[in-house]
Parts: sequence; C-alpha cells; structure tokens
Amino acid sequence: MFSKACEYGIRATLYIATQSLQGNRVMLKEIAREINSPEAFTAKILQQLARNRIVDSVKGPYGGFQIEKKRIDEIRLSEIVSAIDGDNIYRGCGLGLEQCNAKQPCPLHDKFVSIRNNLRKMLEGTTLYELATGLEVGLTFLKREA
Amino acid sequence: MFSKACEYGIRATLYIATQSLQGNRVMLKEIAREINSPEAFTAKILQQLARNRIVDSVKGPYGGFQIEKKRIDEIRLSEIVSAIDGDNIYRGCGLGLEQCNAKQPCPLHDKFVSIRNNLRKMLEGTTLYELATGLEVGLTFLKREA
DNA sequence: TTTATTTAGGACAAATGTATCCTAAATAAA
DNA sequence: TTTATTTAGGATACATTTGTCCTAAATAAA
Repeated sequence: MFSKACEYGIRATLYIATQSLQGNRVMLKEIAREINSPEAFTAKILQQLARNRIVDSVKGPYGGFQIEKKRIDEIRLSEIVSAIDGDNIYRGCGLGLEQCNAKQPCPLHDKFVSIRNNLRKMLEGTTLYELATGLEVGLTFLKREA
Repeated sequence: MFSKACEYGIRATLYIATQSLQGNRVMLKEIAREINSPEAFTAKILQQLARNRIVDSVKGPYGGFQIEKKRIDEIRLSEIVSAIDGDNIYRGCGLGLEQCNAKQPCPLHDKFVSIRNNLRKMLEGTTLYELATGLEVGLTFLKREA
C-alpha cells in the first residue's frame, strides 16, 4: 500500500509526536532504534519531513527532531503520505489508465473510487494526536516486540 | 496500489474475457495493442496467468490466449491479483511491522484492517464476467481513448 | 517434411526504490 | 576559539520492478 519510506516516515513521525508531547526532543539514532528502521535511510526521510514542515529539526549537540505540541493534533496522516509518496494513492486509476474518470471509466472505476475514498478519508481524518495517545498508554506499538 | 504487472494483467485478462465471450482467441500482439501495454512485458505476465490456469494459451498459427466461457463468471479479480502480486495486499501491516495483530496492533491497525477488508471483499466479489459486460457495451474502457 | 506463426522461457538492460557512507553545516559546551 | 555532537546533503551501492531481446518449443498449413 505505502512505500517503505512512507511506512518508516509515519512510524518516525508518531514516535517524535509521542516524545514531543512529553517535552522531549529526540535524535535520529533513538528514533531509528525505537521504530526499528535503518538509520541512514530514516535520516533521508526525516529530511523530507522537515522540508515539508511536518517535523522540526535542530542541528548540533542536544539537537534532534520534534513537533510543536499544538501542531500534533493538527497534522493528519494524509500530510505525511503526501510528503513522501505524493498523492498517487488517492488519485490515479486502479488499472493504471492515464485517462480514467466518471466519463470514461475503467471497468473497476466505481469500485475503486469507493475504496480509495475510504482510504483518503481515513488518512485525512486521522491526526497524530489520536494515534500518539494509543502509543502513550501502551495500547499500540511501533515495532515488533518480543 | 497494484504493481504495473498486476494492472496489465487485469487489463489483459479482461480483454481476453470479452473476446472469449464472443468466441475469439486473441494473440499477444492484439492484446498489447488493445490494452496499450508493452508487448514483451505483457507476454511475461500472460505466462504467469497461464501457469496459474487463469487463461489458456495455445502455441502456433491460429494460437493465442482464451478463457473457457464457463470460467469467465467464476474467475475473481482476487485470483489475478494473487497470481501476480501475491497476497501482500490483504495481509501485512500498513506500517510495515512484522508482528502486528489484534493483540499487538500498530497505531493504524484497526483502521487499516477495515479498509483492507473492503478491498479484499471487492476483489473476491468481482468476477471477470461482471466487468467484461461493461466493456462489451462500451460503458467502460481498457486504454486511454482519444 | 518444411515453413510460417505463435507462445515459453532464459538472459539481459533500464528505471526505480531502498539503503549506506562520507563530508559539510550548524550549534552547544568547554 | 576549539571541540564534540547532530542534522543536511551528495555520491554511491544494492535490490526489485519494469521492460527488451533472442532462441526454443509447439503447431497449423502448404
């Protein structure tokens, strides 16, 4: 569904969000460890997220990544996905046709639009805050556990 | 959502289905032309579909691809997708966790399960016949038209 | 039997996605 | 100012997906 980059990106953002809620700024090394992702690759993804103003980055000692508290319940999953994978997930024909729309639909058009709309609404309707709370209380996880 | 191979595979199968309903066997060259796909690549995909008994292939002059008429309303989209992309679309965690389930869910687990179930049900519930009829009467299309 | 035609399959090439490594830039503390 | 630390970014390597090319195998017709 999502690219690896996007999967890591969402997990990293969620980890940063939970830590930011507790007032902690976190380093790449810690993020990669806690979400079980390749460190250098994760760095690239965090760069992208920083450029897209989804996370804030600070260089140097005591530096790291964080998200403004008040932004945590504003940022939607859809913004992260768009920043990394673009919006090909919402747009684009399920059968790969360049021109596929209600006027000239592919055979799967209607069924696909319906499912993609569900996905789009889910991503647009889900905030970091909502997901971070489940992590905070230990109901959900960001890496496979023992 | 689907791989390119899977997109071509579905389009090719649908084209073969519509022609088979009319009693026509079709050649690779014609298929690739009619669904606007790269010929050699499409050949590989048809090989896979033939090995998985989704289409029948006949070598030599007057050869080509076809689908038994009675099978056209039995074959589901899910079979084509599984033959080409495997079942990674239904299984697997949305955030890429190896161990993600109801007991130990990722933060997106529930929302994802719901959307994937929709997708799975759609693919399992959709037959070639159903989609082929829309093509036959010109309501739907398999390539971008002028 | 020979020839022409069509799919099967192996080898290879190109494009994209995933991942690593190294140096530069920024910055906090000594 | 110097040093240590941490992110930014370029170059590169590896893996997978996408795509091409060529020969083999099958088969229908002459």
